[in-house]
Amino acid sequence: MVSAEIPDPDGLASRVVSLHFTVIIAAKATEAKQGGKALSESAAPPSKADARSPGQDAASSRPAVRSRPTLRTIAAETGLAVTTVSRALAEDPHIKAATRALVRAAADRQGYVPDRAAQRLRTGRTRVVQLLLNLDHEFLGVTHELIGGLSEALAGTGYSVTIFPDLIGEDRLARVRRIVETRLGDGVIFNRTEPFDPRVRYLLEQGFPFVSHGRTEFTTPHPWVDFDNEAFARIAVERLIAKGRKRLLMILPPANFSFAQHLRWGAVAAAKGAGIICEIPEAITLDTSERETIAWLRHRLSQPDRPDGIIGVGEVAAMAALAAISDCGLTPGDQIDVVAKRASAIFDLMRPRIDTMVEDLRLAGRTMGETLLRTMAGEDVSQLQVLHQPLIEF
Amino acid sequence: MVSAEIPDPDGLASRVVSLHFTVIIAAKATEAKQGGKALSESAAPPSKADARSPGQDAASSRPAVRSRPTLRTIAAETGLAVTTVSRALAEDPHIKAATRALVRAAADRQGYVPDRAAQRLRTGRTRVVQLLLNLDHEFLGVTHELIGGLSEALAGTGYSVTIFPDLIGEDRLARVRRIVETRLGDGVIFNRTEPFDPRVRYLLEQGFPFVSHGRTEFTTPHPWVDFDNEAFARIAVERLIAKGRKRLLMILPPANFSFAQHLRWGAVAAAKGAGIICEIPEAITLDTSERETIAWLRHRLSQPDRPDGIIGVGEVAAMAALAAISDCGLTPGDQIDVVAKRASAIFDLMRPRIDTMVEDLRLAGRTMGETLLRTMAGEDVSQLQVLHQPLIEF
DNA sequence: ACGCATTATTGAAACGTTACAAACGGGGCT
DNA sequence: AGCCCCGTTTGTAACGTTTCAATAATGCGT
Repeated sequence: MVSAEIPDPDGLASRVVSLHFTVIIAAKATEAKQGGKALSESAAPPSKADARSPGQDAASSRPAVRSRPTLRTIAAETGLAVTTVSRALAEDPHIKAATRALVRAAADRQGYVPDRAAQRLRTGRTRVVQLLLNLDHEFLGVTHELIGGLSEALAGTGYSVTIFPDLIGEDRLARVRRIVETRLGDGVIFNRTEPFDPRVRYLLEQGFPFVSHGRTEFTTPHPWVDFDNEAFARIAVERLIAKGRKRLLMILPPANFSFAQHLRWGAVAAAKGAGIICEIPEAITLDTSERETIAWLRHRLSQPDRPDGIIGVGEVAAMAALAAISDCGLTPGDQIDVVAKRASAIFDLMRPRIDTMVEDLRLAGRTMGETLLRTMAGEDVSQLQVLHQPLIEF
Repeated sequence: MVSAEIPDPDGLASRVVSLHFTVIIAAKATEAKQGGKALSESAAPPSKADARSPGQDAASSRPAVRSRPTLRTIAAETGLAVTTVSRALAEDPHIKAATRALVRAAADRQGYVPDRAAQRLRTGRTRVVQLLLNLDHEFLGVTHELIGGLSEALAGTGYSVTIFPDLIGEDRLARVRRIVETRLGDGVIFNRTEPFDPRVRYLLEQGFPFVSHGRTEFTTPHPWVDFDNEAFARIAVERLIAKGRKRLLMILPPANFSFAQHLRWGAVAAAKGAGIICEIPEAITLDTSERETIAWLRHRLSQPDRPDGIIGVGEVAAMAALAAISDCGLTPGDQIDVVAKRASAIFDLMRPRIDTMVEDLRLAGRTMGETLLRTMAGEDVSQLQVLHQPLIEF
């Protein structure tokens, strides 16, 4: 067991990391000594402009980062002032078009890329979007799809996505506050929103750009992207009723999340309208472990008044239901039916096939990214809220 | 359809983002005007030290970020020089212990957090780990688990994880080069490593810290974390043989990835040793769409010389196999068996249950993070390579 | 030619931090 | 007493950018 300590200037508790090795393979110990010679196909020759500090690669433990082109090197090459170069690259109309072109050419030739740290220090803007992610509970593809969509929306804008772990048991507001107070990003995106989510309230107060995945019940409008879980639940109930099912069952997310409410409303309303009931167990939620969920369902399905229709809110729930159904010797489509919400192609791989509705999380991620960009651009999006409808597949 | 444009000073192609709304709900338009009054439970009172720029919140479109405590404010409060404060907070032994304590106290009182941008500008270190992620192909939990493990390893170290999208069809080396050249991070982590991965070669040349998920065949050692796919394949073959299976089938990842080779070696060697064959189709890989894979498998399973044992390299492959088996009227455990590699709890939810081995991707992520930290700390980890063994569950 | 209003460019300062070299004070030694 | 040296502390400069105010260059009318 080896350990390494990393300095922690943030004032957070430092900790010692340790490696548990299963096997260590020692490869042939060829000395890996190479000069800092960059591959020649790289960017462009550093130009004859007088780059300072020609070489100091000997002592420095950090690799000799071949001094990057900067505004100054461009200024030197073009004979202009640094200020002019800066403004030219920003396409400032105060700068003559010809000059702008000249500067741009020089910048391209040198392979100039602005230094993020310097920009950030000067302007206070980070060009970072913080994505709060629950790293414990989300299952299957949601993280992947959310990030994928977000990245799509941000591609080419200069913004990058940073993952901000949102562990359970932690104060979720504190996480957001840290981002705002220490300016860790220009905007925040998070999910698992609550009806009176303190994060939303705080971010609104601070005027800090954000988009939540899920609505709140604040009267103050704020940007959000949500899936119409109420519609999903309603349609699912109707579908099961159409199949002649009368005793429905649905497992909800933990009650503190907004979408748990929506699901409940949708299902209860639809069931009541048809004069049947939709059972919603208290003891168990979507965050309950698979093992427990299956055990509970097995028990429930072996009772005389067992449900004959199950609404799977998400893939794991649906699969758990199918497993329990199978374990009880029942057959979906025969004595019981399952309608599920899906976010990936996983049910294409499941047998028997069941009715599903799609929640396109990649689209959600993309929309959140786009909405956040607009919010950060200063657009008034307090009225801008996007509700995605379930895509019905039966 | 609405559109917004974001300035793009990076010189990358700018693009217009567009929003496709499914439904727009207009919430009640309560004016969301609040003062920048921060919640009082926040960090700490800003101290009586002379913070410059008392207020300029009127005109600025950006929210009035209540001027943060800085080294200077601490210096003012303690009557020390900025330099001293800086070194004291860095626990520099040149600074008297009493002074250090004094400074630390003042820093805590003011709620000081060092400005990342300034540190970064000055030191050239970003405190960011770039995680290259293929956002198209990875399936199910791998992204999630990898990020989760990585975050665990980095928690409390001051490093944060930034997602660097690694889209298919793009020049993967170019992505890494961009990170290094524009210093987007202090280290890189990536997966889907190739036997002679140009990224590894480049990063070694540059002396840039990285850890790859997967080995290479370079003679120069470099840090990597890998799963022993060869062992997995061997054990899977042996398991199927033990069940009396004689005609095995395994679908490989695209041939250019290292782990495709390892899987092949392991399976072929084990099969040859037992005098049977392990079929590896050319036409189809793990990156083939589920639909196509199932179709192919259905076709294959309906031929007279059909395989009687399938090795599922990953959850999707195994589920596709199970689906095809079911579609062909076969029963796992009866005429055919499946052994799969799993990375999530998903097979606990599958019926019938099959034999699986676990590739702990969260552990992989964690180990990669820890290894990267050590690499960045300057430790010579050129010899440090971690091979995780499959956890056998049968 | 002159002044005046634009237009185009520039210098200096600043963002918050760290690195370097220099200064300070005091004690121990000769 | 004088000297040197060590343990502490400090001033200055720099990282690369943007912004403000000020300057230089042009055009125009009179």
